[in-house]
Amino acid sequence: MLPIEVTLRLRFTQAIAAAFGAEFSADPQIKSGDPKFADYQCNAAMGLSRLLSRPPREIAGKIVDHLSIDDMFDTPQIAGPGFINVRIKPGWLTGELQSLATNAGELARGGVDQVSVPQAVVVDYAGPNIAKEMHVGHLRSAIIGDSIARTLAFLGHVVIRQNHVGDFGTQFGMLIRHARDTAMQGTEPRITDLDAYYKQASQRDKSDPEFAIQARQAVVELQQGYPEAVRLWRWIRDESRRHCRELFAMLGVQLTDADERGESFYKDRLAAMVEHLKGALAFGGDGARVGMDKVFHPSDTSPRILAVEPAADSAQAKGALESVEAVDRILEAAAPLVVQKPFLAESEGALCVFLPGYVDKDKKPLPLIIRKSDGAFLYATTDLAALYFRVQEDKNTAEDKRPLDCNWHAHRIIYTTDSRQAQHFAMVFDTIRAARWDIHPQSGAAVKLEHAPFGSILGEDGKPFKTRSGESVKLRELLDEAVARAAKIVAEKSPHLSPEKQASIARAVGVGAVKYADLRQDRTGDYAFSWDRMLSFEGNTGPYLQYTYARTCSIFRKAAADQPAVPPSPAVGELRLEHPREIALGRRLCQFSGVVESAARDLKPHFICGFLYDLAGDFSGFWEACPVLRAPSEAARSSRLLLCRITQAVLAVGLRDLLGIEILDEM
RNA sequence: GCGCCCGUAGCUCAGUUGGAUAGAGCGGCGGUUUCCUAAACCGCAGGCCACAGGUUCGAAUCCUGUCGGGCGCACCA
Repeated sequence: MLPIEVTLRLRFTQAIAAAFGAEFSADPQIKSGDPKFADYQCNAAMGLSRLLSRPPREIAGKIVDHLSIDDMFDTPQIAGPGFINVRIKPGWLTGELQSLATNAGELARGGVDQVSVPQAVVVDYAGPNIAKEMHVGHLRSAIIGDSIARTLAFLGHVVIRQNHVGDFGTQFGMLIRHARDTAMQGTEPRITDLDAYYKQASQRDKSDPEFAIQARQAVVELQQGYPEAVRLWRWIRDESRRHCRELFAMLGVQLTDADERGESFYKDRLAAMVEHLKGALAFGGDGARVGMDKVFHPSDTSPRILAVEPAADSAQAKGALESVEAVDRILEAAAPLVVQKPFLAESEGALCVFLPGYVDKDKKPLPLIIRKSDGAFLYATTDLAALYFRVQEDKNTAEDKRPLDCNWHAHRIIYTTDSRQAQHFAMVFDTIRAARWDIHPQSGAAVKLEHAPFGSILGEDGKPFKTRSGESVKLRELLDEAVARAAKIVAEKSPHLSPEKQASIARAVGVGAVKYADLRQDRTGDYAFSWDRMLSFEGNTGPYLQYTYARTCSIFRKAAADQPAVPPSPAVGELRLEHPREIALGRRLCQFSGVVESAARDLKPHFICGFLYDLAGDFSGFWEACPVLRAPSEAARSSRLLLCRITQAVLAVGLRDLLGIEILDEM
C-alpha cells in the first residue's frame, strides 16, 4: 500500500505545476492535519504567496481548481491563512482495506510494501566487550539496533547484522597477564567467574604499575599472534561468547555467531590498512608528512609541527628540512594552528590522522590515533578496517562473506552506539571520506554512513542506572527480575491459565516490557528506567499492546466457537465503514506503511511505538462501541471481523517483526 | 576553555523537520461491567514550551545571547 502522503504529494505537485508552472511545485508541504480540521493538509499556498505576490487564499483556490483527488478525498476546504484541508473518503478507505484484507500476502505484511531497490545495509550493534559479562550498558544498543535491523530487513533491504565485539582490546591484555599467575588455564570456569576474574585483573592493573606495563605488552603479544597469549585469549573469548548467545536468545535479539565479527577478525588487516591509508591520504598531505617525520623530536613535548598545513607544497616542506630553524619559521608562519586538509602524521610516536574541525581542550588539533606509540592498534584502526571491509573489499572465502554468500559492497552503514562516541564516529567517517573509501565500488555514489546514537539509562533518581552498591546491573539479572515481576502479575490476573502457560506469558511480557520501554522513547535522549512504569500495564507499554493483540485473537477464537461448522475465514466478506470508530480505526490502519517508512529513514523505532499505541487506542474505542460477534447484522459482523483481522495483522507486524517483541494470543 | 546534545503539565515523554486553540500516559478527581479479556473504556483538572531578543504571513521548532543540566575533548572502547 502506497503511503497516502506520497500520493497526495504527487497530486498536489501536479496541481501546483499546472496552476503556476513546475518551478513552483518543488515542495507541496503536505502535513497530516489536526483531526479537528483535516486528515491531511497542504500548506504550500502561504509560501507561494511571496513568490507569486498574490494573496495566499487566492493561490490556494487556484491549486484546488487544478487538483484532482476526488477519487480519494472529499472536496478540499480552504481555511485560515490558506491551508488546504482534505478528508479521506470512507469509500476509498474501504476499498484500500478491503483489498488489503483479502490479499493474504499483503495482509501478512500489514500493507507495507517492499522497497523497489533493495540496498545492502550493515547494522553494527550490540558490540559488547566480551572480557566481561553483559550489563545494562549493552541493553539499548542490542534492543534498538535489533529493531532497526528488523525494520530495514522487513522493507526488503539486504541487512548485514554485525556484532562488533570487543575481543581484542586492552582489557584482554590485563586478563592474559592475570591468567599467567592464577593457573586457571586448565579449568573451565563459569561465566560468573569471569566477571569476578575481570575485577581482580582490573584491580591489579590499577594498583601495580609493573603489572600494567606487562598487561600492555600482552596486548601487543596477542595482536602479534604469540601462541601462549592467543591460547589464553581463546579460552576467555569462548567462555564469554556462550554467555552472550544465551542473552541474545533471551532478549529475542537476532544475532547469531555468523553475525559476530569482532576486533580480532580485522587484526591481520590492520597493518596493511594503515599503509593503504597513508597512500590514500598522501593526496592531501604528502608535504606535511615529510615535514612531520623529520621535524618531530621525541623530546619535543609541544609539537608545533601540527601547524603544518598539509597542502603546503612538497618542495617548500622538503626545502625547509635543510635546517630546523627554517622549519620553525614555516611553522610559526602557519599559526594559528588549524588543520586545513586531512592528513596522516606521526606525533609523539603515535600515528595519527589530523582532520579539519577537531581541536582538543588546548585548542590544538585533535588527532584520531590509529597506531599507538608502542605499536599497538586501537579501536579507531579497527573501525576503519571494518568500514573498508564492508564497502570496498572483494571477499574470497565463505568465512569473509558470511552471513551472506556474496560480496557486500554496503550502501549504507549504521552504528547503534552510545552518543558519547559521536565524536569518534564523526572522525572515523571523515577519515574514510578523506581517503575516498566511502565511494561505492559499483555505483560510484557515496555510501551513507550513519551513527544512530542513543542516551544513557538513568535510574529513577536521575543518576546513571547502577545497583545499590554502585556496580553496573548485570543484564541477566535485569531480565530475570523483569520476568519475575511479570509472573507475579500474570498469576494475579490470569489464575485460570496453566502454570506453563503463565510462565511463557510472563517471559514474553517481562522481556517485552523492558524492550518496549526502551524503544518507545526517542533514542537520542537519556532514558529513565522504571520498573513500575514499564510493568504498570497501563498506558503506552509493551504489555498493553500485547494485551490489545491478545484481544484481537480472542475474537477469532470466539467466532470459531460460535459457528463450529464454518471454518474461521474472516479474510473474506465485504467491508463497510459506518460507525465513526470504524472509520477512525480504518484511517489509522492505512497510515502504517508511511510510519514504517519514516522510522526506517530516521532510524527511529519510537515512531512505530507511537503508531501502535494510537492504533491500540483506536481499536479499544472500536471494541467498546462496536460489538463484533453480537453485531446487529450479519453484514456488520463480517465487516467488523475484517477490521479485527487487519488490526491483528498490523499489531503482529509492528510488535513482532519490527520491534522484536513477542506476541501472545492469550494473556 | 572549546565542541556536541538537551531544557515542553507534579512525574515520564510525544510534537511528522516552520503551520491553526501545544498533545499522550502516569499520578489526582469523577464516571462505565447482566455484553466479544475491566491488564479496558469515557470525562475533568493541570502549560509564560528555561529566559531575553531576532528572522516572517506564522516559531516549542530556525539564528544570537543568557541561565541551568548531561556528555566528549592524545595513545581505553
